[in-house]
Amino acid sequence: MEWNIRADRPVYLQLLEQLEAAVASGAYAPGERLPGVRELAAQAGVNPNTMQRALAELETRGLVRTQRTAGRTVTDDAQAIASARRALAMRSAREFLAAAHALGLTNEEAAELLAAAIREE
Amino acid sequence: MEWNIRADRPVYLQLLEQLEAAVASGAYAPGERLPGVRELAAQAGVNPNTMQRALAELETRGLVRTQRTAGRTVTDDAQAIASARRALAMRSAREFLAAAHALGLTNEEAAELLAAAIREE
DNA sequence: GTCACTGTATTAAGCGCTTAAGACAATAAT
DNA sequence: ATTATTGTCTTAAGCGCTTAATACAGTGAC
Repeated sequence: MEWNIRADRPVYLQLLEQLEAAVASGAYAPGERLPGVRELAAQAGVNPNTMQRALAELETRGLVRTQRTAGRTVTDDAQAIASARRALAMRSAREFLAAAHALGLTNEEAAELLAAAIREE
Repeated sequence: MEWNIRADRPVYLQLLEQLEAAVASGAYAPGERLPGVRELAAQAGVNPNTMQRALAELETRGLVRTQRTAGRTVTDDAQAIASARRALAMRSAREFLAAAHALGLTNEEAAELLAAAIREE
């Protein structure tokens, strides 16, 4: 999986968000075993403690479960994953809308702006 | 102006962003005098030093200018403001699109999601 | 000329995040 | 049975952000 860490926010929060997205999108399939803490930390280029913190938080979201010595696996609950996916997507949409409003854009202008962003890809 | 500060990101960055949006949207009009550092800090509920830091950064964006002892005023350059508004709006759109993609959504699904968010307002 | 207000600078302290290095118990693999 | 791997925990250090409390020079109003 690809990691993208910036310096302007706590690293463990960014790791958490990206892990959430990876599970919610199915990049890590339901029931699939996750790489270990040390392996994930090496991938992301962060300290294992920081990744451990992100994974511990992820667990409170109910998206993964831990078997003490056998690693972590993505939950089997496809319903929970789908629900998380919807919630995360909706939050992003609302954040975009709020940013657009703060800039004085109307809903129509926000929609058109998104269309423009898609066109420019 | 309304301030919205959360605990999960550096305060001065949030202040900077909200000041940028206020100027870009015209909430503070071109040429208008801004409240003083202490006043703005009181409004936002932060330390004057933190607000000062945000304002100093804002200045590097070219949206305000400082007259040492006569306070700060929004730039007269309407072009620069319009340009900043476009750039900020576009960035938000791109961020939303990236988040949607990370969740496995297509462009069409992202657009529909935004429409749903607008409907739910 | 005095006074209040402006942006700016300084020092100190506290806190959270991150890294580093290492240790432990439980378990799977051999 | 031994070995390697698992998640977890601990201690220490460093760094940036934030607050607090002042202080200063320049300027406009009176």
